[in-house]
Amino acid sequence: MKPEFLLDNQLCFRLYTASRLLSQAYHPLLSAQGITYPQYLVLLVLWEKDAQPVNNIAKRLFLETNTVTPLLQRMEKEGLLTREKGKRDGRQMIVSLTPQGKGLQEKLADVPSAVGNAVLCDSVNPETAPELFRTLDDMIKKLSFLLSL
Amino acid sequence: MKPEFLLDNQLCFRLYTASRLLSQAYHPLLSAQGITYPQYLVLLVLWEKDAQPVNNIAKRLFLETNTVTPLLQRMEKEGLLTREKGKRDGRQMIVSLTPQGKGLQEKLADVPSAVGNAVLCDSVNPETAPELFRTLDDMIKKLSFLLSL
DNA sequence: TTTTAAAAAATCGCTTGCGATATAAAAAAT
DNA sequence: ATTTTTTATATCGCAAGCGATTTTTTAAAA
Repeated sequence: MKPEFLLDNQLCFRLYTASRLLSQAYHPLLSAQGITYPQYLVLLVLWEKDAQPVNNIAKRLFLETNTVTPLLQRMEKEGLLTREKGKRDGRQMIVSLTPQGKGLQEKLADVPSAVGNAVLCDSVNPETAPELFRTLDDMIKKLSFLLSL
Repeated sequence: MKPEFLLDNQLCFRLYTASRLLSQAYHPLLSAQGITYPQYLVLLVLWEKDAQPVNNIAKRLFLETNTVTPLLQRMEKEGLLTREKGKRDGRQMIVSLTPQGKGLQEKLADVPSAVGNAVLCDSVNPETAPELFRTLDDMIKKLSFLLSL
């Protein structure tokens, strides 16, 4: 067996697993407010800057519009945001938070620290996080270039 | 805006993005052989040790049987593996590779190195990988305990 | 032995992720 | 001004992923 074929030598499998498990750690906190993790990401984007076109949101999350559009449609149906045709550019759909969507920020105030505590361990802590962030950012940058995103 | 709410301060978002983009880098190589990334993971598990019950495969991949069962059923339909009731324990389904499933190992021989090159950058290289592996493993261990998997 | 509890798979329903394609509007080219 | 190209969204189809539940079989308890 070639060592590169061993599951335990695979970077991608580790990222895939870490990502999934960390999302699962978010689950009880988010579902208590009726949202999912990807929906939480959309909220983070819109809390930073409201009233953005679909494309901006998609680019910020490194997702395609065919993923984001249905996601936004579901959130609209839940009353978290509105989508209206752009006035300057009729092709765009401008996504804006409703008061309810904005209000979730307070209700989710404890989520970051709660999840932060969930991953705290020898290798991941406030001391080592910057290094890990740089590594992942570097990788994401390389890949997004390679995939021409 | 609380800094923990900034997308750029989120570990989970980085992992989520890195994982997705790296999977996308696998895509052309795997789809050329008619398989997906999760199916590739199943093959890795079975190449290491053939004829395993569903539960073993699921545990090895940190997935639930409700994800793995349909995945295996699709792979069975593609002729990559067989599923047969366990003789010792009638509850188990023993999953075994077909010659075609085994044969894919040669056809996918270049995948690990190709993907490896795709992520090579200042922060991710043979020098720094062990450190990154330890960090992710530590995190996965902590999370799988926390989620009682 | 009979009942009860635990374990292994599978099924159901829903959201996400994404390749491929379609539609509509704006921008560029002729 | 008309045609062509590009851009922004949306739609479609299918494979995951996962919470919740169900079915089947084994193991444990009474």
